[in-house]
Amino acid sequence: MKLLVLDGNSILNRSFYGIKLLTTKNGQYTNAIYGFMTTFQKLLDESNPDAVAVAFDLKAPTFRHKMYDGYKSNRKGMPEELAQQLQPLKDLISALGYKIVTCEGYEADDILGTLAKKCTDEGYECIIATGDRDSFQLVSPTVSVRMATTKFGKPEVTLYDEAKIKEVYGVEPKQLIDIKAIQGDTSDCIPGVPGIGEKGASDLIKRFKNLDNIYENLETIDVKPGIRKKLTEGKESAYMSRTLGTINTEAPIDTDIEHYIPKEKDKSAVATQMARLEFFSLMEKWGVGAEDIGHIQTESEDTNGDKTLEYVSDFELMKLYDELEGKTVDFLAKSDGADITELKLCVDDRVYTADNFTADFQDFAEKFLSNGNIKKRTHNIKPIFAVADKVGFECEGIEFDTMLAGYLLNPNASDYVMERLTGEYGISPLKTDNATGLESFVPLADKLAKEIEAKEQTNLLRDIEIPLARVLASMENTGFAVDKQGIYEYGESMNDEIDSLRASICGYVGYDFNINSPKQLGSALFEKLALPKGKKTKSGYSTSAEVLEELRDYHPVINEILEYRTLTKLKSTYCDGLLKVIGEDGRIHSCFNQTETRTGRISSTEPNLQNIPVRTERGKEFRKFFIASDGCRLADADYSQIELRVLAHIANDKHMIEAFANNYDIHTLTAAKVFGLPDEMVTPQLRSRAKAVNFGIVYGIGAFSLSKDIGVSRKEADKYIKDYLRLYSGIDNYMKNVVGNAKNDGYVTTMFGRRRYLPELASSNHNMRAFGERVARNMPIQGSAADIIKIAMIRVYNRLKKENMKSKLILQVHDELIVEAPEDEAERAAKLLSEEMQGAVKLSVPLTADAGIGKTWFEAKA
DNA sequence: TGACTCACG
DNA sequence: ACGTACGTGAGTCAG
Repeated sequence: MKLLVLDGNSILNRSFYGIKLLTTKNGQYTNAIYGFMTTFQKLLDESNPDAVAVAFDLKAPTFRHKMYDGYKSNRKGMPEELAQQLQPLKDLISALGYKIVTCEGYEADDILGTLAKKCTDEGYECIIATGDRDSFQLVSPTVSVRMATTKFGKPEVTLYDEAKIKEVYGVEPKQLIDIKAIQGDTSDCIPGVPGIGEKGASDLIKRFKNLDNIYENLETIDVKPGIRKKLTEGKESAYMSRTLGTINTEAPIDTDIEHYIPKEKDKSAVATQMARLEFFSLMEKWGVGAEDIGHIQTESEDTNGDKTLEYVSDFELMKLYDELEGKTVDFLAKSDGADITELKLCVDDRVYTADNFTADFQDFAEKFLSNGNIKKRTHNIKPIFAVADKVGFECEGIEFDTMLAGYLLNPNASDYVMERLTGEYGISPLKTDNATGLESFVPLADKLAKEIEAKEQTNLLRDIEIPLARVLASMENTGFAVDKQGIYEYGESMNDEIDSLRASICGYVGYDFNINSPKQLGSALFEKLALPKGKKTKSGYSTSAEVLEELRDYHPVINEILEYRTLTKLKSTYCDGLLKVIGEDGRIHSCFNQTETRTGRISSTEPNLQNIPVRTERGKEFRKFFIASDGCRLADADYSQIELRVLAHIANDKHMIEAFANNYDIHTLTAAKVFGLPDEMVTPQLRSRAKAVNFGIVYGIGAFSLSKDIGVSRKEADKYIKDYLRLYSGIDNYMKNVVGNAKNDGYVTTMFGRRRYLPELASSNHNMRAFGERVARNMPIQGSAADIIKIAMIRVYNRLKKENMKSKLILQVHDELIVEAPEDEAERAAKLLSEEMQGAVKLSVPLTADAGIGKTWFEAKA
């Protein structure tokens, strides 16, 4: 018989501090539970016990309940983020069939000790798993301790048996009690002998075996007079400490080891609880799957899992097509990028599968997808729009997309693949021997549609995200033409310059080193050249541009390093990077991701075309290599101050609305008002400070950061902000309200109902909470602006199509749109572009977007 | 893989 | 007393 005893609190604690905070979409913290479970599993694998006990402390329940508040309920000495993980963990352990042991008036350690002793008495082996060293005193030939730690998020277990204890501490396990009796332990309130610490205590016990021996021979043993004196004065304290430090082995608990043999796990409960914690990767490891979730849903019994699907294998495609008219069809499709290669359909609870080998398949796929009278639901529509765009038909009637719906319901999730969504929403796949994925899809779509409806996001999904997917697909297909030769040559010219800079820098320093390595650069600057050190990072000195900027005057090498940095960065990211991704058609086809950002913006990858340089002269050059193809021009328009305009609108701020209505320069006006000057007295410097304040407000601002940004004292920055908020009192109000509401609701929304949940607001950590508050202030602004340009993109796309123009939308950069237009359409396209952008929504301030035309991106940017 | 740095809005 | 602006993606180094 072999018993594994876990010190629950200790392992939970270790996990909590060893793994970065994780939360579910509802804001339930899960990192400690996750860590505990992975550690637990490792322990089971390694020790293969016959019986298992999980011990927990039973502190007096000092919960300060505030039900429905969600943010309080705290236990003394335990951060809220950890406290709220305790009960779910216990539930999970029980559901897995393991016994939890607690004992009024005794600590977890005493439970470990009692069970270890019982095992010893019975001749059983006992393995203690804990994160504290206190239990080492229990180690014996049949009792071992496994120290559980969490490093880099991974559980690690170290075995401590008698030999290991001797090796590490040089004493027998029992003697550890006596060491501690002398040394004391502040965290456990054990005083020990004042004045003698770790080294002294260990040395005394190594030499004189135990406490009794020391005190019996106190006058004769060979120690320094000071130590003898301390020992004499601390005798009472030492013996008391020994009692305190000795683990009790007589706790009144169930010591019948047979009772700790694990019971059969309650699969349904385990699966449900893990799904609730969003531990999808753990489910498999603990032998449960989504299919076990069954009916223990929190909501009323709905259609989940109650449908029986009929699989139709003998059918004729074109006949099926006729039957689909007017129906709603759920489908999943596969494509090879050029064509649809497989379709799975579900209509009226009947499932049909067809692929490229089926007669008339392409014809069917095209007719099915292009018939708007067939309403369709699917998962991830963009690739289908892309195929339709390539092949040359319209894909119509798309009513619902579970991927986009999942994103709208919770933009914090890691991904929106079906497997994760079905897990998250507790969908049990229908029992079937003909699994196609469609069985999960149908109830998932039903469930998400309900949720979208309940959160009033139907319009956002149907009128913005789904149509946008079509636009993005077209943009990806079209791509952006580039001057490959130009990029290459520019890269070569940079190389020459980089080489001479490198030589010069290494000359200054005195030896060759890798300037790109922050570590090597740090030691060159701060050790070899002994320049004053600025900020530190976790792994050494910071060598950021900000720090180097400060050092400019100290050494001529600094300028060259900054120059070198800039050049190598530009070269590798934009020359080498872009050259790698130019297609055979001489164009760059970036990927636009619609479910990536937490604010609703789109992102661009492979390559990222949303961060092509523009702020510096050197960087800007790259925009000359982004060109219109032969016979074409680029039309480029960007919104002027869209975020501040959105803010003026949302906050309904009288002064800011008036400023935009009169088309004032908002930064100059802000400067004039905040600094109390007439407009004409506003210097460029004051305007730029006001601009920084305007930006800061949008980002959620702090006086410290503002002062750093514009180089004034913190006090002065603070005054700017105060004056600003006095001037724009509507904004002051908005900022207060939006945070208050977010704390109530747990989320913030944009003008169009996009949501972002903010579990950070419930954190007990000041910084986390402050972060949540800034996000609460920023997201509705950034997100609404994102909504607006998405609407504009759809309008531009549709209008170009309606007017039968050949021009194509090819890029979006958050507040900027680029259209590639045949020369004879260019003027029209530019006009259309700015019209559709300006008309995208009606705000209480005008929206303006000016368009420019040029042969390159550089030229076209107005 | 994470940390750092830096490109954009 | 604390640490410091929102949102991204990519290249590089080093463990």
